[in-house]
Amino acid sequence: MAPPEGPPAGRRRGGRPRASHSMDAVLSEAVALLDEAGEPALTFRALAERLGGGVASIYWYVASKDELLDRATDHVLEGVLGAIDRLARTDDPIADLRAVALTLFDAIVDRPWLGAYFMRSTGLQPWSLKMYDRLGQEVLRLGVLTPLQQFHAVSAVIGFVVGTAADLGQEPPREVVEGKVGRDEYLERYADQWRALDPAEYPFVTHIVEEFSGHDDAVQFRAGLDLLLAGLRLQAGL
Amino acid sequence: MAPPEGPPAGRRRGGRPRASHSMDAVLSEAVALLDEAGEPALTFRALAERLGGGVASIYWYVASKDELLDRATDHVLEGVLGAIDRLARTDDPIADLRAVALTLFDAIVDRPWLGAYFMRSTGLQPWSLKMYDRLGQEVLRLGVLTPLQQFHAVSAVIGFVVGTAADLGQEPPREVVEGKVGRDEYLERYADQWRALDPAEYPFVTHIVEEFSGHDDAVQFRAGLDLLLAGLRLQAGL
DNA sequence: CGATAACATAGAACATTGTTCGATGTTGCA
DNA sequence: TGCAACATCGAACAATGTTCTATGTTATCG
Repeated sequence: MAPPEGPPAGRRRGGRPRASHSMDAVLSEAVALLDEAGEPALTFRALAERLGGGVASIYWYVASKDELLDRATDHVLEGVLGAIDRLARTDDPIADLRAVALTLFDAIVDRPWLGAYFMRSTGLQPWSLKMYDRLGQEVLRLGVLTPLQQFHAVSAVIGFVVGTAADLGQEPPREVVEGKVGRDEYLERYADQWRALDPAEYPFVTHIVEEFSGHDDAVQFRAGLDLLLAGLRLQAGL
Repeated sequence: MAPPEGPPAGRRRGGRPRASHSMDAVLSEAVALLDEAGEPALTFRALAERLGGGVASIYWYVASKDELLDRATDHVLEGVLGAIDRLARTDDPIADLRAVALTLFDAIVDRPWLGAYFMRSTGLQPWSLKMYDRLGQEVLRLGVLTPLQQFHAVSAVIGFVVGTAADLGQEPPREVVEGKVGRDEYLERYADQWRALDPAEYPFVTHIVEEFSGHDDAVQFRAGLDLLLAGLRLQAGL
């Protein structure tokens, strides 16, 4: 607790500011850290070093690490919404809804940490709310549904996207992140364990293990999303 | 770095064991702490105090906090699977699949922390794998699907359940946990903010705000699940 | 019965983290 | 010129996960 010696004579508190940040710089560097090595890599000290400033300075922009994560999440979500705005629109609302969901999914797969914090900020953070509304706009175009059905449909899509993306985009072991072990090889380790299971006890897992082995996350996501959208189409009477 | 003074004369290291744990006691108390105040409440020191022992002792049972969380998650999942085994079975596989999913959902809503860690252990932890297989068994009974379609269907259901449950089951503010503020009142605060938005900018959110206000999480979940299952039913040609 | 190894416990120290305190510099404006 | 809002930062703090090392307990075997 106590320092090894008494207070050094030349201690100087405060001092001339040496770095000039900005909200945007803080968030960008925070996102960069998250991208490089996930949530544990985002520490105030690492962030301060990147910004070339002191640790306490960051607290001028955010009140806590939670807020930093919320804002960083919202920061990238703004970019995702930009990409969504650039999507071509058709006359089929469900096809467009699908395209929006796919874009959001891709963003979370690219940034595994996003999935974990996206949910937390749903409905609170500005861009998160925008995203929610953007999905809803497509459902609105369907026309025939009641507001309650519309509310349920959008919540279902969001839940599915986030749940699946967070599941698939789990932070893989270091080896895979650093490219030492291929993703296929990594999946194959699981598959081998599954193959060794007793089919009487695990009838399903042993039955589909060959499909699991070497599967494509994006294909799996689209298949599930299409099931959900087929149900929605049915409900809309199309 | 160095201690402030030399090693105290009377220091005694080690000592007579005073507590007798067991893997099960460790996990049960860990779950109890998680239930009471979520993940931040689960610290090795708090857990040690509950067990009436020392902090380091816990490391004889688990190698890290991550493993502790994984094992705690799997521990409660075992109970959930017990409840699922006791469900009545019908001759409609999709109805049974629905019942299993609902039971899993309820468990995650009861324990908001479960959602966050359930995903992490999918396919790794024993009971998590059992759960996956259990859902798959119902899909197997559908018969007509290809193994790839079956694989996709189960992954979709899991993704939806986990995503929605984690979203809905977000750790609410302290006030709500402690019952000082009713859940309805809490929702109403959101609703009020939404009502104040510009309908031109947020056409959907402002359109469904009255449905959101005072909504029932379980109803919302079932509605989404039924959309997904309707799509599955369609694919199975039923 | 005594030695031995596996089982189990624990105090203390450590490194790292989020956070706070207080002092100081900088800038726009009246 | 002075003052208030803006911005920066070193140092200390409290809490946490983890490791090191020493010790006690128990079952087994000769």
